[in-house]
Amino acid sequence: MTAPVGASNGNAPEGYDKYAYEPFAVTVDLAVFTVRAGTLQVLLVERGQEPYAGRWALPGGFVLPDESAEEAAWRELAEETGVTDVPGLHLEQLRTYSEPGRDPRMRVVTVAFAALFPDAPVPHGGGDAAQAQWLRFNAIGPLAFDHDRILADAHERVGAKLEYTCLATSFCPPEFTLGELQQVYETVWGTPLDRPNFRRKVLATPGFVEQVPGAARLTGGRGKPAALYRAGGATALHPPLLRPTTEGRP
Amino acid sequence: MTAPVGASNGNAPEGYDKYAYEPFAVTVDLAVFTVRAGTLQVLLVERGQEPYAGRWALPGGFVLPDESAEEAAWRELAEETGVTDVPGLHLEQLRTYSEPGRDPRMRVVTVAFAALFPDAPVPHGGGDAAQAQWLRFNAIGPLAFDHDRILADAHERVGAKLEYTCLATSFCPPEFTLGELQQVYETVWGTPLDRPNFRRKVLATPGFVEQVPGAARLTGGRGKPAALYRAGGATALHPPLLRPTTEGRP
DNA sequence: ACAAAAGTGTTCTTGATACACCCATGG
DNA sequence: CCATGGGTGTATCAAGAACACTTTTGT
Repeated sequence: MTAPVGASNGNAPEGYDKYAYEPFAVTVDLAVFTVRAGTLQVLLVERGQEPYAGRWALPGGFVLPDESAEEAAWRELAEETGVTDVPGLHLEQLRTYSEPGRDPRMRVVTVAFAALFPDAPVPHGGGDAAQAQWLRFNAIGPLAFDHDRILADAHERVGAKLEYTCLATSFCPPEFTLGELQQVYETVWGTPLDRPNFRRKVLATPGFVEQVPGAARLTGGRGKPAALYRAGGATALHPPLLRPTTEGRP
Repeated sequence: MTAPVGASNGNAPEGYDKYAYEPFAVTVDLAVFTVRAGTLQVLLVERGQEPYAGRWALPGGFVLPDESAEEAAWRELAEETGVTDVPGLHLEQLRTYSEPGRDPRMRVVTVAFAALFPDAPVPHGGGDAAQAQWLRFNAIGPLAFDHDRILADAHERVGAKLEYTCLATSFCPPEFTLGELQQVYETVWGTPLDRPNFRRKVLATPGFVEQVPGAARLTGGRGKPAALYRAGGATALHPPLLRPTTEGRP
C-alpha cells in the first residue's frame, strides 16, 4: 500500500500529518567499478567528519525532493567524477538498505546503485569532485557505515550480470579488443578463461560485439595486432557465459 | 555517502536539521503470489479512500521508525493474511520505486517485495485481515498508483528466479508431487514443459527435492498415484532450468 | 477396455571444455 | 629467432530436446 494514511487495511498510521513521524532521510549510495590495468577498482571518497571520519565510503548523497533515486544517482555520479554523458556508462539499482541503526545520527534509508565505468576518462581530482578516488577492490579496508556489505553485494551482482548480459562492454572504451573484453571478465571474476573458447562464445552471440572494419591495435607492445570491436545492440546473452566451477551460489 | 550532512563531498545539504526538508514517507509494497488450481493468483486489497478509491492495490504500509523494510514487509504480510510462521514462505526485496509523483498526496518512497505463498493456508477474511483477496493474475485490471508496474516487475523476477533457484517449492505445500511442482513452473511461466525432461532435471539436482519414503497421492482422481516429495536443502539450481524459447530477455 | 496420469528409456543435437596449432609483431 | 599476444581448428564430453513406451489407477 503506497498510501501513507487512510489505507484500506487498518494498519497504516492514522491521521494525515506529514510531520507526525520521525522523518526518514533517503539517500543513494554508489558502488562504481572500473577495470584498469587488469585490476578491479572502486570509486571511493574519504570522510571528513564523524562518524567514521577518515574512513573511505561509497560516494552518494541525498535524494532531493523533486527527483527520483535514479536521477539522484546519476547526478551524484556526475558530481563525484566530474564527468557527464559518458557513453556506455551503466547504472542500475542494486537494493535498498534500511536497517534502523545503519547511520548513528538519524534514520537513513539508502537506495544503493551499482555502476560500471569504462576505462580511462578522468579518474578524479579535477573540478568540484572533492576527493573521490579509485581504489583497488582487493585493497579496500573496512569502509564507513554498512558500505562493506553494499560493496560486496554490488560486486556479486556485477559478477552475476556478466554471465547473462552483454554488460562487460560497459567496462570498455568505445573500441576494444577481444583480449581487453576477456580481461574484464577475468578481473571481475578473478578467474582465468580459455581464450579460444571465450572468443568463440562472444562472436557467436549476435549483437554482442561488432568488428570495426580495418582497425587494429597493438596491445602490449608485442604480439600480433588485435582487431577492434564495438559494443553491439544486444543486451542479453543467450546462452550465458558462466563462471568456471560455479557450484551452489544462491 | 550515507551521511545526511557534512559529507565529505560538498554536495550534501548543509546544516544538520532533521526537519529541514520535506519529509519522505518510506513504505513497503508486497506482490504476493500463489499458485492455486493451475492459476497464478495475487494478493490484493481494495482501496477505500481517494486517491484510487475502489481500485485494487498491492498490500503494504509504512516502515515504522524502529524496523527495517524487511521487518515491515514480514509484519504487513502477517497482518494482511492473518498468517504467521508459514513454513517455506519466501519473501525478497524486489526494488525501490521513488518517482516523485507516484503518490499524489506526498513524497512516498516504497521498497517493493515479492513473496511466494504456498497453496492453501487461509486465503483471506479471518481476523483483522481487512479485505485482502486473491485475484487471478491474468484478470487484474489497472491497479492503484504504479502498482501495475511493480506487479509486472515482481512477476518477471519470480519467473526468472524459478530458472536458477529451487524457489518453486515455496509455492507448494510441505509435501507435493512432481506434477504439482511442474504445474508451478508452467503456471508462472505460462508455457508447457516436457514431463520426462522436467522430472529428470529436478531429480538430478541434489537437494532440490527428497522423496517421502512410502507416500503416494492420487492427483486428478484418475491415473497412477504419484510419489510425494519434500523440499530439499538446496537453494541454487545448477545448471538452471531455463524457460523454453528464451530469446533476448535483459 | 479405455482414459488419464505417473514414470522410464532412447536418440539426436547442441554447447562447453581442453587442447594443439598457426600468425604477426617487437626486441 | 624467440617471446608475446592474436587467431583458428578439432576431438571429447555433458546437457538439453523430442518423443516412444510402460505402468498403475478409476470409470
